[in-house]
Amino acid sequence: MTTRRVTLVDVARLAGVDKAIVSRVVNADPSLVIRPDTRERVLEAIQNLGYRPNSAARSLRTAKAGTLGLVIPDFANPVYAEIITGAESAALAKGHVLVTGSSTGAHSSMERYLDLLGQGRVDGLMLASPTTPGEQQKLESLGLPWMMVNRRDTGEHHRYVILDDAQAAKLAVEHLLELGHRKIVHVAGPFGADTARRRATGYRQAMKVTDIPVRAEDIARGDYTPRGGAEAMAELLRKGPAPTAVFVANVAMAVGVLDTLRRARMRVPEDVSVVAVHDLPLAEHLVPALTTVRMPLQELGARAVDLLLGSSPEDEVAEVVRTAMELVYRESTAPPKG
Amino acid sequence: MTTRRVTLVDVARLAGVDKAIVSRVVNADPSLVIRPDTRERVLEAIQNLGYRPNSAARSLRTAKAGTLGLVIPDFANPVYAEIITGAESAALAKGHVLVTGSSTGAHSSMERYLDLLGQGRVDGLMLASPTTPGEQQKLESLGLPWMMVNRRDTGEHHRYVILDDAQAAKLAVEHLLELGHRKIVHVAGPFGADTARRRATGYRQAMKVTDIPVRAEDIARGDYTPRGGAEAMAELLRKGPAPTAVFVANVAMAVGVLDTLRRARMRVPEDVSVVAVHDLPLAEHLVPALTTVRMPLQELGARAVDLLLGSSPEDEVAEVVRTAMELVYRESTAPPKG
DNA sequence: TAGGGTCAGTCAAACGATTGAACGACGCTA
DNA sequence: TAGCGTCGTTCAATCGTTTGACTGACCCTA
Repeated sequence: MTTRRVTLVDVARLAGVDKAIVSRVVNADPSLVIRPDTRERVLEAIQNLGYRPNSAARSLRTAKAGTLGLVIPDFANPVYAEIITGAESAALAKGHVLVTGSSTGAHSSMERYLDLLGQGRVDGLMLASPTTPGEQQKLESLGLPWMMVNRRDTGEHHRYVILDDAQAAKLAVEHLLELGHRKIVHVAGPFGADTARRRATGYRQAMKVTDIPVRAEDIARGDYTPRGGAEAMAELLRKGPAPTAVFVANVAMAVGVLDTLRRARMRVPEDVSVVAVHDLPLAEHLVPALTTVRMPLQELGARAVDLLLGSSPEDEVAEVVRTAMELVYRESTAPPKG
Repeated sequence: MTTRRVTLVDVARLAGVDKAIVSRVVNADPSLVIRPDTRERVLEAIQNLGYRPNSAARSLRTAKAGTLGLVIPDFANPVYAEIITGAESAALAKGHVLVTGSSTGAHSSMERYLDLLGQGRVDGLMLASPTTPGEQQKLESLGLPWMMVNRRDTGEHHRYVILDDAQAAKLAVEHLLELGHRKIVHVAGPFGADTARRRATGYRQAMKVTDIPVRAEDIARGDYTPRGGAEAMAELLRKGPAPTAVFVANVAMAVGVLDTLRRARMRVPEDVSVVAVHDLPLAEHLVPALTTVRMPLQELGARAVDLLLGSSPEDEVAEVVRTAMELVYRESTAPPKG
């Protein structure tokens, strides 16, 4: 009952030619010289038998898998959803399939993932997950092209694509400054996150061009979650005089920041303005609708794919994607009172 | 400079044995009889050379890819994020890698995806995307085991896993009834969505056990997006006397429903209670925090994998996952006024 | 001491596609 | 009519593993 799968040989037999011909027809080999009627017969046979090339055999022979891997921390984080979408579409455009894995699940440590991928299953690996030195070493030992996405690597051989997070922070802070804010605090991301550090740097830089000093108590760290944001905001309120504006390192924390402000009976934007990084769909539907900095996350994913495919593993790659960054002005920011 | 990749033969040579031995050691072949010191030599050689089995060769020989495919409409939808997470972890637990593709991108129609996957790249395919009859036929012609996830298939050969959406609707409506609501309307999902129909059915059933009639104007359809929810809610307000409670078919539409109610100056939950399906992380951070019905989305994904691997392609599979469904009572529901 | 039974391995044929090299037929030219 | 080039096609090695069949050494037992 199980119809054996159709191979090149079957097609060749039906078309009355050698399988080499069929292979070259399938792959549109430019060196192939063939009579039109022969080609016709071959195509017909392919059609009739419903032949589909076996990718395992092809991969084995060509040592190319036609697949790229992408490891992210968590599917539930919409930031990565955007990156995946961009990467997938770029991969497909180049005839590759994208395998996306998350590294946080019970069964899916990075290392286990690397093992499962084994050799010859992917042609390259993109990592958007935090990576331990051990893992990075294992990664290098695979002999695969790899690329860090949205974070810089820690080794001495650099291969990464990131966004201009400092610039994003500047856009946000400058927006607040233009509105007339002077007392601007920052809810930063976790120390371990590369993006968080760059956004904090951008905040400091933007403040530096003004004459407004930034003191240690103007910055509080959260862990990029709503709860973390809520706690960081509470800390800021406790420590200093009430700010008139907050720059939040990501939207998830901004959600918590809004919670804390609501509890403290501070109105947004009348009493405090809030602006955050990443224009996720969610931002528009918060109350009040959140002013954000839109970042080219899809482009980031796409660029990672292009760089991965377009460079040899030894090349140094250190690119900053700068396209299409802009401030999206919504309801959570306004001029300060008085 | 390019170090050739390490194969079984290299390991065998270093260990001074035949490659067959190495293969059986690697795969823990139970029929293998081997001296402890030989095994030791082999393992050492593997270690020293950093051998990793080539999965293309392995797939070719065994006609198993060790990979499962999952096609979803959109990575940005958190409902699918949950399904992916569950599926991935189940797949990994069974030694498989999960390839997740979205079918909405510019380059990624279902058909193109199926072509790219070719033969021998995945051992089975799970579809959470809406599927046209043409696509379903193509799917069947692949000779791969497949499974519809969270939607029923349209062919005569059934293979699907779904959730008990009618029951979810009942839980929601019963919650409202218990609070004392009588005038309960429903913002339903799009007609084409199987889940939407089942939730609407559940709503009707739950209302039927009471003596409260459900009229046509008590139901409005949206497209599962915030905007769709906003418009559907506006329609309900226009058409009938103001309801005291709304059951919304998903959280995305609930976001829009809240917007519309806010614009209409109706307070939630004082004037109107709102409850929606799916306890996504977002629900907790809306204002007011949304009462929801938690659905076992991860289990759904995991079960899909188990069924896919544990059934032959000809089997009929029609399973409803019923675990762990519960009402999550937050701030958006309360007894009606007066 | 012939024969049988482990034990510990080796041999070699697949799996299906790719690809450089070889080959026969034909037409041309000298 | 020998020689050569071109056209259209076939040949066969190869990619790295898996796995059933086979073998040689050794020990026991009759």
